[in-house]
Amino acid sequence: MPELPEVEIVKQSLQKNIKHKIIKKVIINNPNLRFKINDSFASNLKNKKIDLIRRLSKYIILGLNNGSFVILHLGMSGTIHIVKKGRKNKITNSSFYSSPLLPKKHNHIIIIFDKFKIIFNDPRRFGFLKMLSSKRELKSFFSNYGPEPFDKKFDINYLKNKLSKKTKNIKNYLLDQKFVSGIGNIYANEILFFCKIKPFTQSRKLKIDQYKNIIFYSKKVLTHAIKKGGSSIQNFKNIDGNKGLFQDNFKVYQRENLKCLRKKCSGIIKKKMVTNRSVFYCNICQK
DNA sequence: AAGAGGCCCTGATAGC
DNA sequence: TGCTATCAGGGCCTCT
Repeated sequence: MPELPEVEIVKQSLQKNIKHKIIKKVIINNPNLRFKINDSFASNLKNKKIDLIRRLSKYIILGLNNGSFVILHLGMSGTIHIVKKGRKNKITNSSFYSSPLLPKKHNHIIIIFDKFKIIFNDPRRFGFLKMLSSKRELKSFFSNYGPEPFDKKFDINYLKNKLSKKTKNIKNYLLDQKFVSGIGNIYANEILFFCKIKPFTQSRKLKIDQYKNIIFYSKKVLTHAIKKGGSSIQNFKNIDGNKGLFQDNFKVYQRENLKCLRKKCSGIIKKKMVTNRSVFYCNICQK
């Protein structure tokens, strides 16, 4: 599910709902995520106030009032659900909370606040939560990550320095979080369509104009996706259970064998597997 | 040292 | 209906 736009949407909902709230209790239903959650995770969170919520790359960062941080990654299939206390006349003793949207399986972590709880659900378990005890640890965790597409640092010189001698194809670079952080498979494909660049192109063969396009369309595609509430493939939903709409704007992703949507282009969208990832591109206008 | 590939895990879907 | 195979939006580790 989650690339930068989807994580941004989740972050925005969290900001609305849990900022300045105090964690009453944490229940570890199933500690097996990408990294095993230990019991101290729950006790460390208890009674802490959430002072800060931000997003960096595909991570959500929660800043706590004792100076520590929780970082959260949704992996491939992670979702966060908010379950509000039902109206009084609906509450029964045994089901204090209820929500028809809540999945029954794979609810790994439950964080309980005064008037609601949030649930981290992740069938494929590629996601994780991790406690970092200081700003220094936080900084060190992200030290290997490249700039986001929106970052001023992501400019022509940066691309030139990183790419001009590399044989690796440009699509794999867009997926490489050390090069640019926040882009995943969907948006890498979409961005290269707008740039009219074939995904297999060796990075060293790109021209300055193509650098410019990569910078411009990376921002543009991601901004547009955020405005549309992210993309909902299979199961992405924001924490209130609503779907994003950007999938309706896909130009190449999941459009195998369909006509190219560029005006006056007679191309057909092709799909290939590269490094175990599907690549979608127009066989005519992407060169 | 860069780059390709395998792998962690479950679920949805397609094909027989 | 039920089996098996294939594919998923990520990222780390290992091997060449």
